[in-house]
Amino acid sequence: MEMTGKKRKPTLAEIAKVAGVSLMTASRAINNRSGVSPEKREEILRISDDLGYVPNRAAQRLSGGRSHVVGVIAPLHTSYSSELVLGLGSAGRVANYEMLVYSISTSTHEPPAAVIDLLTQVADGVIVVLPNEGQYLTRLSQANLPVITIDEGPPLSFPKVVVDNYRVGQMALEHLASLGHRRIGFIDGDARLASVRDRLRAFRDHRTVLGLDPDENLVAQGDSMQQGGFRATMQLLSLKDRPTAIFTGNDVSAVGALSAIRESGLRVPEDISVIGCDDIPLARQVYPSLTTIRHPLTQMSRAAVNMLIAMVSGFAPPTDTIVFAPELVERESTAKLV
Amino acid sequence: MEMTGKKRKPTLAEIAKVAGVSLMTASRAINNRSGVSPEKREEILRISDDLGYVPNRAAQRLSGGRSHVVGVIAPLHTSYSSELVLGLGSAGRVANYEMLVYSISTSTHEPPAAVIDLLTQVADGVIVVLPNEGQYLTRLSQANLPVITIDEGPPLSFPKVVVDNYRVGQMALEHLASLGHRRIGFIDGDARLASVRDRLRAFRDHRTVLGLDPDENLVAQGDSMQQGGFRATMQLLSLKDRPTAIFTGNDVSAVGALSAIRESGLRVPEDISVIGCDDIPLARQVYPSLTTIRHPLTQMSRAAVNMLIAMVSGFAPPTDTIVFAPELVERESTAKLV
DNA sequence: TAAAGCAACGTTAGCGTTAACGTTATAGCG
DNA sequence: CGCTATAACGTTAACGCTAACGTTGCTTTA
Repeated sequence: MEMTGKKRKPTLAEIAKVAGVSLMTASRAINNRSGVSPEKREEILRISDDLGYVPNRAAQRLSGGRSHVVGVIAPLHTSYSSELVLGLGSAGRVANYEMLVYSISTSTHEPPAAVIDLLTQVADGVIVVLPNEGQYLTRLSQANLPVITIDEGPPLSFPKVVVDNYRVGQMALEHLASLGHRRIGFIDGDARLASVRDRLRAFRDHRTVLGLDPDENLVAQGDSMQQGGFRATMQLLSLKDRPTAIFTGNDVSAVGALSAIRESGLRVPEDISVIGCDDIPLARQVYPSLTTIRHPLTQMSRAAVNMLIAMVSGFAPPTDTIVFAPELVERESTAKLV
Repeated sequence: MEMTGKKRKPTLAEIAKVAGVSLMTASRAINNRSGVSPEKREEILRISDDLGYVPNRAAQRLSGGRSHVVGVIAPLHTSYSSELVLGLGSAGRVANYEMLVYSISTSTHEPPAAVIDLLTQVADGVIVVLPNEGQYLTRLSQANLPVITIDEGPPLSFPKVVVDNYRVGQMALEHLASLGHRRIGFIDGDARLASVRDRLRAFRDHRTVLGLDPDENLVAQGDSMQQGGFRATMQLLSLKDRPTAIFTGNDVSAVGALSAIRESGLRVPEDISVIGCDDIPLARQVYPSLTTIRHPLTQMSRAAVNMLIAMVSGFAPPTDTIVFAPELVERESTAKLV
């Protein structure tokens, strides 16, 4: 019912004229607002469909309406946030919202003011994925439109959707302990991220709770990337009394750990168990596939979108923070200590 | 000279009022058009700066002007295109254009019509990175705004920026041949991509030219991903007379090849040389680091942006296709045949 | 039965910007 | 000196849409 090779897109006025109604009646019908009789509404919708009508977002927004566009700011070079952005996209589409993404390239990069301005002009709201520090958050907060973040950011008090990262650490440790491991290594990530700090804190706390070896040499510094995981693992393996299991700050580091272990002539999970967290797609693809603590990314992005849309519609968010529980995914990289 | 905690952004009218000139004079001054005396222009610019004026893109576009936004459609889950998008971002920023990205998730996924419409409304032009088949390209071509692609797409005749992929295959093969290799394996990628087909063609052609072993068993099917590279390599290694070098369709496959070789108890490059292509960041990070055929991504994205901006400004593109030459990057994964 | 309520519409006035055209002053020329 | 070309402005009318308010006709209620 469209896709006739027409050049110019029809405007609302043309729809209205064809339907023999006023501009506003057409507007109301198309935006699903009250004040139109069911029959007229249906006819208007049919005509709009026939003519391939597409609302002009710029005009919508300009006249004070909603554009039905959500801006997303995310570091797209990590598959964790890529997954999240994908989820946001599909969640948004269900609610008749489209996502426009600005990609921040490195952990220190921040979007230029022009982008923020652009986003605040074209979008009804903004979702910031894995926010880092930066001027742009201030600018966003001044822009007078709803903003929420996924994962904790600098303390700027946007409503947020997060994972209970303390629980992530706890679950990983409990899993390994239940398999009989007593000497467990931890590979730390970028300490600027609250999530990373929480996991380390949980690791230390529950090491005590579970009666595991509290040796601080078992905590090695990674960088949340493959290379850092590799090096940190090498360091752990070089200990006189090396760990029988390793918990890494994220899956990417875990993959680095896998290759380090393999290169050291050891086997996973026979000689050493490895558990990651995040459950990015890569976790399933590597050999051996990774046991990991999954973040429910799909649900998180759905929650974020719904929360934002509610705010766009004028409702105050019910909670400032929505916390999601992580989930253990057992695969091949962990096994009982022999 | 801005960033005063103001809530509402000033409009052009306010600038004009403060400067004591008409709306149009302010518009002309700010858009760097003729018809304003140098002194007035300077004063208007100063005032606009003082007040933190930001043009309203929606209004600009609505009134038929340019929004200075470029839409990008790209599969962001591959680091190849991520890199490209990064490059587009910085190239655009230099020219005072900002990029807004729509991420396509899989090779079969295509952006919904609503996104295309949105992009065509907010953007002055669109760059499609690694275009796949799909309705959306048709819809884009009907939208009456400049579109260019990076890498070859379905034959829809958008102007494009490409790499000479035939030359890529040639260079890889010549490099390996110069190191003394005679039995060289090839790991094919997704045959729907023209680039992949070109490389295979070059492989076959130059195998003959260089007098190498033309055994067709040396061509194994991958999938442009790590797993496919792994499996294809395993297949090559299982040949009675296994290759002494492997050329993979991209770097990701090469990484899969590396682990396959390692797992087979062989060493790179002592036992087998591996050469990839693309030169994604990962290529430098793996061990051993990958010799590869680099695509000049930065230059390519710069060219794409410039080409698009020229088209936006009303110039026909000088050429339909800008071809970039690849470049050999020698690292650790290739060595002389002993 | 008259007043009031309400659903279903229509009209008007912008939103912030630029294209197109109109106006004014100044300079240049024979 | 009168005429015109030109630079430097100003005015007006859109662009496509929606909020706010009017209007109409019908139903409800005291």
